[in-house]
Amino acid sequence: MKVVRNGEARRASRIGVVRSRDTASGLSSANLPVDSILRGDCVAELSKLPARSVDMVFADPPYNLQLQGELKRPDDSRVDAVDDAWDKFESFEAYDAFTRAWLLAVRRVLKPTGTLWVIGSYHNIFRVGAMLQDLDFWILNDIVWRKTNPMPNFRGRRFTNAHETMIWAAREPGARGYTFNYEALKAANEDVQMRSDWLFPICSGHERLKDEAGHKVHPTQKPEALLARVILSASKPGDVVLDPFLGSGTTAAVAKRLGRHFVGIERDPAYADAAQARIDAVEPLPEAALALAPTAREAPRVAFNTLLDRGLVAPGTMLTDAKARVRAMVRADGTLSLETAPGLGQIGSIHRAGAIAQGLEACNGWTYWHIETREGLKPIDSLRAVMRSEMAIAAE
Amino acid sequence: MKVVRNGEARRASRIGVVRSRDTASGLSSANLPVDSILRGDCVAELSKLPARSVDMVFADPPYNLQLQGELKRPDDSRVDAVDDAWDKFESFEAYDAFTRAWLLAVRRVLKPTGTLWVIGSYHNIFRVGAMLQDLDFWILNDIVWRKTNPMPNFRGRRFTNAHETMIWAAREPGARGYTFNYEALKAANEDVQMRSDWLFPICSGHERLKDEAGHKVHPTQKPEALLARVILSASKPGDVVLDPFLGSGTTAAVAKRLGRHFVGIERDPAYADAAQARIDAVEPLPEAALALAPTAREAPRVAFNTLLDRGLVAPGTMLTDAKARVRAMVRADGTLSLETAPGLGQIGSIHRAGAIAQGLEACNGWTYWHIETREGLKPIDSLRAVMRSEMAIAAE
DNA sequence: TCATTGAGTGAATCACTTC
DNA sequence: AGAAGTGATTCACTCAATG
Repeated sequence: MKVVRNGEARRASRIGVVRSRDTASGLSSANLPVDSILRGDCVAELSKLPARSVDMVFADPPYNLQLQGELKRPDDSRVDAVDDAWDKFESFEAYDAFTRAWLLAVRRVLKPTGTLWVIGSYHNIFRVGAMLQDLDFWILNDIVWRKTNPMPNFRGRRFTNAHETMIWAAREPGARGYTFNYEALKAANEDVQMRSDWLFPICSGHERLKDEAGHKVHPTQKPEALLARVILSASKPGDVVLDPFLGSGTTAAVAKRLGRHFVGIERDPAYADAAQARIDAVEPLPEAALALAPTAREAPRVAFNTLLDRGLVAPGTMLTDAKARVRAMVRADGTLSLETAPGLGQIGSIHRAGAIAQGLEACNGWTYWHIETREGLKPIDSLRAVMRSEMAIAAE
Repeated sequence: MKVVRNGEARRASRIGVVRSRDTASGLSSANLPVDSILRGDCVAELSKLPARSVDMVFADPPYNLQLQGELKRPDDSRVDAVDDAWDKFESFEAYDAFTRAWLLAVRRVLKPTGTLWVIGSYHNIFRVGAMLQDLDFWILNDIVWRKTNPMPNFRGRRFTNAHETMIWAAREPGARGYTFNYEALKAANEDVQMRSDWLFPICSGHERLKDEAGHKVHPTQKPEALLARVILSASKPGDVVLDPFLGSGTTAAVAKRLGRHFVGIERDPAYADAAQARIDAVEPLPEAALALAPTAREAPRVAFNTLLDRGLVAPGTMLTDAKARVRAMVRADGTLSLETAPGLGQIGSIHRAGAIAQGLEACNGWTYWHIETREGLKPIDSLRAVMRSEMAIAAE
């Protein structure tokens, strides 16, 4: 494949300044060359980038396949396996050193809230996973990509190798605030939690990049649907997604389509050219198709006493549990006084009082306590909803 | 749990001399105490056994879960997690040293044609896999056990951890003559090759061993169906199957039922007693019955976002009700955004959105929402039918 | 006897903000 | 920085009790 255009010139016009949600906190992505492909070795290129500037990394490193000679199908045709120089390593030690180097470089550019995805097969994923742990990343999940159409095992000596493994990891143990769009994933999955096993076809047909001669441009091009789920799961619109082994550019193309910024690193000029052309052809989806639905977690906090301030609840009102057995009186300061045993006479927040009344450690008072209305007994959470809609109008 | 009988006395009467198919080749299993449980540390016990005498090893080592605090369900009940002393290690280094020791001990007793299975989760399997490679085992497959009924992620902070991983490895690179019952597996799998992803329920109900008080005897008892597929895949009747971490005895019980000899090693007397009682109750199947049971086909469950993943619906597409009055936009993550009142702007699954649009509690989005096609307005359920036929290949 | 309901549970690395 | 307070969060299946 030949280089058909001037990548440098094209790149310069495309580099933008990312509008990062973390700019205010000093984790600036301002010096990050977003929406461009960096041509060069991934460790060298990563070390030029600002620290703590990237929201999510997806990495598809060489698999170190260790094929022992060529493989033929039952009809004696040759299997076009991965035998490229970039997939060759002298030894496991060499592969480990390589893995360690790029993982450390990735950790430096990740924001503290950022997460890393790595995909691999049994040839390399165990080494990658162990190294992640050794380097003090924190594994959140391992995800299995089940292939609907894997290559069969031609010799009949093993099980059909029908899956690959991804590891999703936070920057360090105890990392807080990483992005996981739980509600969106659940809503998209028949309203049940998304599981750790995903089913997708391998990349083929029109999606598979081919050169003029009809040969595949890259031997291990990943399906866009797989990357779409990864990016939709663990990043927000406007985030920066980095791929240190860009290859044919799937990560960048999908990131662009989904309204994320991308940074791609690729050493091979032919791959980089193909990826750039592919990315240029991508049209981002309209914002309305991307915006995340507000979640209960992110809803503005409402203190119970603001309901009293607004006159939605009067001091002296009696609250009860759903079955109207347990009773508590609303005091002027927004605390409750239990009027029934257990806990008779005890005073505390709606949450503490609910916990005491049930003999539990914790309780969500908003859903436990009910109030008598014209339409019958309703959870005080319905008053909070009224409160929140009033706040929303006021904010406009 | 108390020791209820004299294990030593019972064992003596049960130890037999294995009729090994390799006796002629000098790989004698004659001094192997088969069909018995060896009580003690697995490395110590393994070192007493003759070298090159075992056909297959299945190992379920401690996972080193590193659980932090306690976890509660949304209903405030406590999750009974694995907190046993045997699962606690000082560090990754300590776990690696432990792994290295037992793997070396296993390699010594394996015949050159023998294979090893190890099961684990993301907490330990990467370390085990890397160590296998370091010790010059040769990985044949990694197998994913997909659980039909995993424990959910109660806090909604990760993907449901719905699988465990097994590694199947030969004793060394280039090992020849290992057992893989390819034809039987294929025949049992509707005449297509058995894949690397297997679907089984977790062990519960009557199969789960309970003590007198009704508590589970072992926290991590594996399902017999899983072991049956492993043993039927990679051993022959009359072979010796060894389990260095016997626990509740699943490996031995299944091996006995399937006409294999077993050697179990277990350090904990309570576990060993329970396993012995369980094994004693097993009746070997008649030889004619020692074939693989056909694998149950999974009814493919199709989530709406799989239609997007496969390109059958594009983000931004408008869906309507049957009369084209209510409209909703398909978003990139597979949720819908309502474009008409009531519910304008609200986002949810196809089911939630349909319910909101109609002012109902629930709704079957598959039949409510329609899409414009060349043949007119059709329910999105018709697309699901297309999807299901495509997936029939991939489903087990 | 059978259908329905409710409680229980499984290898789990399961918050975030404010004071 | 550490402690305290708020309040968000579950799927498939089994078994016992009830109707």
